[in-house]
Amino acid sequence: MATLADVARRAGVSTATVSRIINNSPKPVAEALRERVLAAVAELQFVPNANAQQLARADRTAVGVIVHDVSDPYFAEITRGLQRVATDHGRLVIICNSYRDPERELAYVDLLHAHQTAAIVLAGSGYVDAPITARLDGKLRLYQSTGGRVSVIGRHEHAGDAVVPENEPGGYLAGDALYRLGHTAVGVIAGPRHLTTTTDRLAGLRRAAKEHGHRLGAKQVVYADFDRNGGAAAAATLLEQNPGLTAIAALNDSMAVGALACLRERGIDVPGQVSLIGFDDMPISVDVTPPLSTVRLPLEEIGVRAMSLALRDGDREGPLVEHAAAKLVLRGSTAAPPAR
Amino acid sequence: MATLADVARRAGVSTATVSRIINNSPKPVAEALRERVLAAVAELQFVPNANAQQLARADRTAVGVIVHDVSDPYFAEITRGLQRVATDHGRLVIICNSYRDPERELAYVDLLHAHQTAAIVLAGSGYVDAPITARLDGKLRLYQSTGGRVSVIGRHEHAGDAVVPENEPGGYLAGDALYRLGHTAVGVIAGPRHLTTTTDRLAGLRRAAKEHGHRLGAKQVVYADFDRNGGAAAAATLLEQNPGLTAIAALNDSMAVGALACLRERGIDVPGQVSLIGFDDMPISVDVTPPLSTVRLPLEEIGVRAMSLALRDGDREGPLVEHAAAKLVLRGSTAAPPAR
DNA sequence: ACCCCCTAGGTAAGCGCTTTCCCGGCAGGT
DNA sequence: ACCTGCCGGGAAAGCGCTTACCTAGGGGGT
Repeated sequence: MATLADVARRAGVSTATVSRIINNSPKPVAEALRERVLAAVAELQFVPNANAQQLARADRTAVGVIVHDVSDPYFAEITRGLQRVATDHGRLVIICNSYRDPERELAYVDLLHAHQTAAIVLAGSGYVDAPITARLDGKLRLYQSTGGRVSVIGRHEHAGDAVVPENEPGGYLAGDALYRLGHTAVGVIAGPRHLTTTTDRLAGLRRAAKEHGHRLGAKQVVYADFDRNGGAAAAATLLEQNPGLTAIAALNDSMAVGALACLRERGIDVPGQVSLIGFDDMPISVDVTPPLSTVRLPLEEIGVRAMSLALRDGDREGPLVEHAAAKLVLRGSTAAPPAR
Repeated sequence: MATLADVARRAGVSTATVSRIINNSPKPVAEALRERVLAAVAELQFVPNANAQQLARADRTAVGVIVHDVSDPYFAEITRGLQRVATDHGRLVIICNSYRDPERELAYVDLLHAHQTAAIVLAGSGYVDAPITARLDGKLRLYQSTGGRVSVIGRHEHAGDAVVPENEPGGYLAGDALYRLGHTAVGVIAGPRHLTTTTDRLAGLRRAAKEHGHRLGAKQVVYADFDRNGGAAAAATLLEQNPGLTAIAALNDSMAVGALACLRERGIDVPGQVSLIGFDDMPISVDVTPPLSTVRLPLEEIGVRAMSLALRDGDREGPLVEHAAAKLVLRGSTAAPPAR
């Protein structure tokens, strides 16, 4: 592998000169030399070693992103926003999938720290477990103390900036919509128990229930894993446990789509017999039949904002917290409960 | 930031010893010392600088992945496979989105090269433009000559290993299915012209047409961009340009879903009046109404294999090329053309 | 009791680059 | 003609780590 020194030797100059030229540093260099060096660079196909550069410069260029799973549409959309901003700033993005495993997330924070990334964006990280949260927070603070920037998507309970999606209000919106339509027997397909996304959205739903004079019993809430098949299975359980069920709220659209499939399979008309509402407003939600009513979260925008926070040259005027509003989107999967 | 030297000083040992301990090198170290050092590491919250480590060790750990767009379900699924294998091997993955822009792709190859990644996996890179392909190939070869491994998903026209999805045969499968059902007026929603994925799939379709005594005229092929809305627009154009159309083949499922929406909007029954077939078998394809007939490609598996190739400690017994078979999946969106 | 060898730990030379400092030479001012 | 000041370029000291090589003891063998 050609090194800077090789180029210097070839061009008959010092390494300092070569370095200045390839980084076009402010220091002026005679045109003739510059050309000779550039020629040598081309001949030797010199590609500077980024590790050495970073070490010598002590600067940080890449930014790390930790998400649950890029292939999940929810995170895919957030990631798209993150990437766009990073690219605009000329930053390399390192994406890490934690697969919702707190330990892996912890390990990735260390890894990104070790690799001297300029910033870490934590997407969808919100664990109910307090010790985990504390450990995560500790690592993030350490990272910050070495000059790294931290930006979190989700609850603001960590060091660093945050953009928080309004999960609780969103849950309320979904519940309120259902109760307003006249439903009284509603079931909930929740996400994984250990995620605050789940608990927050559920809390909103409970608040709506309470406000309308109802409550969500244990049998009315089934926990799943935020993906389609889990949603289908949960819908089946819900139907079984609650004979008079007229509405289902799924805590994300993937599960809602699964539920829809389950309902269709059993010949249950949506929304004629059972209403269904999702959460997130994934691109697919509009393409299923009936199109899914849901609570929209501006996912890509959330990504954009989170990365912007991570990249701001914040002279520490304290962490910034932004909110991303949830919005009710009524489509064809919700209606009044059947008369009887 | 605490450095190795700080830890050494704190523990009253040399940096060599600390290094040996934190890397638990084979060289034996007295238990007392080890503990003292580990204590110092903990107190100082020492996180080794990965750049310095890589520089000193001259080893390569991370692997780079260049895809068109992780948030596109097609690549999301491939990426999932890639990630899984990389993680199993304890490798950090750097994901780069080229957004189908060859120049960006070129730039990323340089970047990953500079960062001393152990391997580069190029997913979905296949450009029709020869100069581009040549430049890409040049860069990849250079990278390889410095010890990097290259694995490509797509046509095998580059240096390195490859897993090639059977795009042409897949296109044939789709076309053959339609013609066998008795369709004669079929329209095609193609992808971007500059991608070989498009040209290959289209070639398969043309071969099927020819074999059945038909041919695809210029008006029967509309180019779009591989995403939903492009598919919808293309379907509209197709309908307009071909009054007697009874079948549409979309070169991927996203566009097929868009086409489906367009058809529904115009009150055209699928498959009663127009049959529709997609490509890829995305997870959503089963959830639209009617469920989409398509040509399945084992995307996640392709990712798994590509990463396995990239990570094999290939003692250069020449590049390996694997094929991934396309398989016809008939669901509800295809039927015989309406009698008249 | 002596020698040898093995072992635990240290010394220091890099890895490939950046950047500070320094130096030689040239032009311009007096 | 001499001095000053400036400018292009080089020497070399790191950046934070790894590792080949070396050294000082201590234990065992005779």
